[in-house]
Amino acid sequence: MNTLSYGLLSLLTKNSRSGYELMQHIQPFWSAKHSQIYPLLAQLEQKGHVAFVHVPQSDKPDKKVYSITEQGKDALRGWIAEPTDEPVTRDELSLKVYCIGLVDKEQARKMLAVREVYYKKKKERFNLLMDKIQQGSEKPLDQLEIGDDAFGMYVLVHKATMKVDTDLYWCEWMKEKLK
Amino acid sequence: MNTLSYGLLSLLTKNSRSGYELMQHIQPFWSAKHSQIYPLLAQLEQKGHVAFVHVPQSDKPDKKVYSITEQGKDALRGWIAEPTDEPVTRDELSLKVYCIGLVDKEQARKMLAVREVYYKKKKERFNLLMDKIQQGSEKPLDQLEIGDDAFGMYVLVHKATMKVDTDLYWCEWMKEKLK
DNA sequence: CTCCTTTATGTCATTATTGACATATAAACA
DNA sequence: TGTTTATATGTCAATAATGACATAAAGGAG
Repeated sequence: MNTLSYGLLSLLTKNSRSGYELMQHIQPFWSAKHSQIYPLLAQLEQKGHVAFVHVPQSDKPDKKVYSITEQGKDALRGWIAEPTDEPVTRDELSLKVYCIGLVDKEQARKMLAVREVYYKKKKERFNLLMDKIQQGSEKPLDQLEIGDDAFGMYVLVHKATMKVDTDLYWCEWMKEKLK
Repeated sequence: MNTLSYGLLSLLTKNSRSGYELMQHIQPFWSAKHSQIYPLLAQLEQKGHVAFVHVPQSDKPDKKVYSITEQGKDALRGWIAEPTDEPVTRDELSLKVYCIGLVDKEQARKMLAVREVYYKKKKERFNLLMDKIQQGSEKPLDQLEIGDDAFGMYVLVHKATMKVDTDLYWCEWMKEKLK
């Protein structure tokens, strides 16, 4: 079973969700398209790690809502105990920046400006996410502990916010360099 | 032509390198194995974007040293002008942290400790890289400008250093949370 | 003298991921 | 009324990336 499969199981420990919802919620932490997720859910279902029910909706198309089974939780615990793969990052921008001397300052500034907009939008999304976590929690977020349901999500969004702040700081620094 | 191919061309704008060296030098910014790089280099050679010479070595096995051609540089400039793909990050740890409540504090701490060691080693490597860039530069690094040969590498390693510092800061923060 | 590691290049099967195609419901908009 | 957007699920071909296999030269450790 691949990493994304375990990632889907991870999400399902908190809420039962449809494939579409899983796709939306896993995006910030593991980019994947629906064309990858639907087949994996079918696999997980065949193995008995998840189960689903058809949920009719009046305002939207019907959906299949998946839940994790006890067997799925066992598989998850086994996976967490195993050694963790190193993170993989692939950023086309870094390859372009490496040979940025090939183009003029103006083009370089534009390239960086596009990325800055991307980071700002991302930061905005993480801020909204953090608000949503706070709304669903009785405790103030900085008092959450490992046993609390929202703990994992909180510390991850905190990490993501720290990262995007660093990225934005670098953008500012680069603007100075390209003045 | 895929992004990695352009990445290889990017590296070759600064130095002529063998496939093995390219693999080592592109790693910090785009993870790729030799089994992906060698076929791409053959492709690039067929298209006339790079050329190579056999270089015999006495202390090590002989190698093929690739250089970028004028045609390759033109291709690179075209690629830089195109819209840049958004960065892709896949970190198995984040998926595990999401459902960290499934395991006890001790196991969680161990998992994070392994990652912290990874970040520290990475930071050490970037420090060495920065030293090496300084050694090859006449100017102090903070005075480098877009026209300077080492500029791209310098700003990238600076970004990477900022990122790994943020990651290490998060690890410290997590240690407090898991006390 | 043998084993291990690093350097060095390559192929190939498998897996992971994307992008295109396909279909359908419902709301919003013009 | 027709168009677009978001929701929702799915398949399949093509591409990207990895892991295993293969070979070889040179140096160092034991």
